[in-house]
Amino acid sequence: MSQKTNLTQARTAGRPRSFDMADAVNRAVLVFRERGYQAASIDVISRGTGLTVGSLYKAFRDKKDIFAAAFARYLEERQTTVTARLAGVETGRARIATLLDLYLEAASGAEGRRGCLVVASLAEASGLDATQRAALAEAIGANETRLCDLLREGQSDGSVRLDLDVPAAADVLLALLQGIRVLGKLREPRDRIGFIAMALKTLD
Amino acid sequence: MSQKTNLTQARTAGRPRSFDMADAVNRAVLVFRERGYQAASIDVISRGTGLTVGSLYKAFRDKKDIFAAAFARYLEERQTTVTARLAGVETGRARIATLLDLYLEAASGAEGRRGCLVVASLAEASGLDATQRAALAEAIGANETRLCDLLREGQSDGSVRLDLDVPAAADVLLALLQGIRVLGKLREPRDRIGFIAMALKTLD
DNA sequence: GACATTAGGAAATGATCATTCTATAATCAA
DNA sequence: TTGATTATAGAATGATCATTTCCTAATGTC
Repeated sequence: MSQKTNLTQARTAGRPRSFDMADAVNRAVLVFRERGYQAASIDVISRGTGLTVGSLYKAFRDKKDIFAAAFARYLEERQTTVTARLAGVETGRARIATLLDLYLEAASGAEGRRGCLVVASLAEASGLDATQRAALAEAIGANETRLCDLLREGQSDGSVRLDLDVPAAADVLLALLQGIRVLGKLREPRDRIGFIAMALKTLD
Repeated sequence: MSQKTNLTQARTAGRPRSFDMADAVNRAVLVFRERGYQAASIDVISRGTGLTVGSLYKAFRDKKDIFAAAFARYLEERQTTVTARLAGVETGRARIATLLDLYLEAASGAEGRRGCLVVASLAEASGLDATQRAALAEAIGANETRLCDLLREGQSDGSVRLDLDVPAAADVLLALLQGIRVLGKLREPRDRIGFIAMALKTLD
């Protein structure tokens, strides 16, 4: 009986946190999205999250640990958004169109200028360590897999031609999605409708 | 006769440079391509170029000035490469295929991991100043213009359908090219032939 | 209410940052 | 040869970097 099992989540010992951990990570995501890993100094993260430097180092092992949490949170959030958006959409083709639209929207305005954490990490990949690169590679792999799935789904429902080279198409779409986000850092996506129509021609 | 006009280039007054300026800038390009602007410290640039910190500051006003020179050199080099590669190619469509191939090649292996200076700059656009962002915007605009030109050329020679939405197609291709380069930072482009074939379907 | 435990916050630490300074070296003009 | 001029090289400089330390505050337990 000397061991206490942790029923819910927070075993209380010592002074409780005065901030919400999830909120802090969400704010850190914004900082890293805008500046990437290396250019986001602890001081900037401290201001961005509202936590003092001391609190940051109580809550996380080091800067890499903050980044890892932010990265995971970003993927999770993105997954949720994508799932929600694709929910009501019927065909594989329409789902891919929706995905393109989602990216174009995310690449617009302030959100676009803030940027995508995956793209930011990719760009400074040489400066990241093996663990960070592995997480990044996994995220991109998952993205590619999803595209393949959607394409095959389209083949099943007849919205994508059956003899399409699925891996090649997924590769093109993947590059396109990342490209949309890079460009969004500097300029506004132009004609969304026209863009999507053009991109979807690869599926014919 | 107190004024001497400068026939070739180097007016000699004082100790001459012991290094070649063009070489130094070329080497700086490699450093910035790999690390971007902010993460390339003067110390790293010094090692990368082989110049001492003192010599760097004699040759350039400041770090921004080194970057500006490297950026201009990169564009110039790229322009040369593209022009050379497109030289013997007949149709507009074939030229776009060549351009795609060129980017896929540049995104491969060590060259791919080293990355594209335009993409690196785009990714950290928020950290750049107005001058740097303007240069970047101009480079991207030029890229887009070239794509439009190639597409219209294709329409003239019959290799691209006449009712194609040229700006939309150029936008898609632009995003695709940038996407190819971002992904090249981390992973090898897969099937080049298949990729190009797929991308060219947008022109039909 | 004292103790153990953890959080908060600010100041200290030592490394690295961009930039400048200082001393020396190499060239041209007189 | 002397002077003017510019380059080289490495040592300051002061800011900022990630991280640690130290002290105080807040909680649960006994």
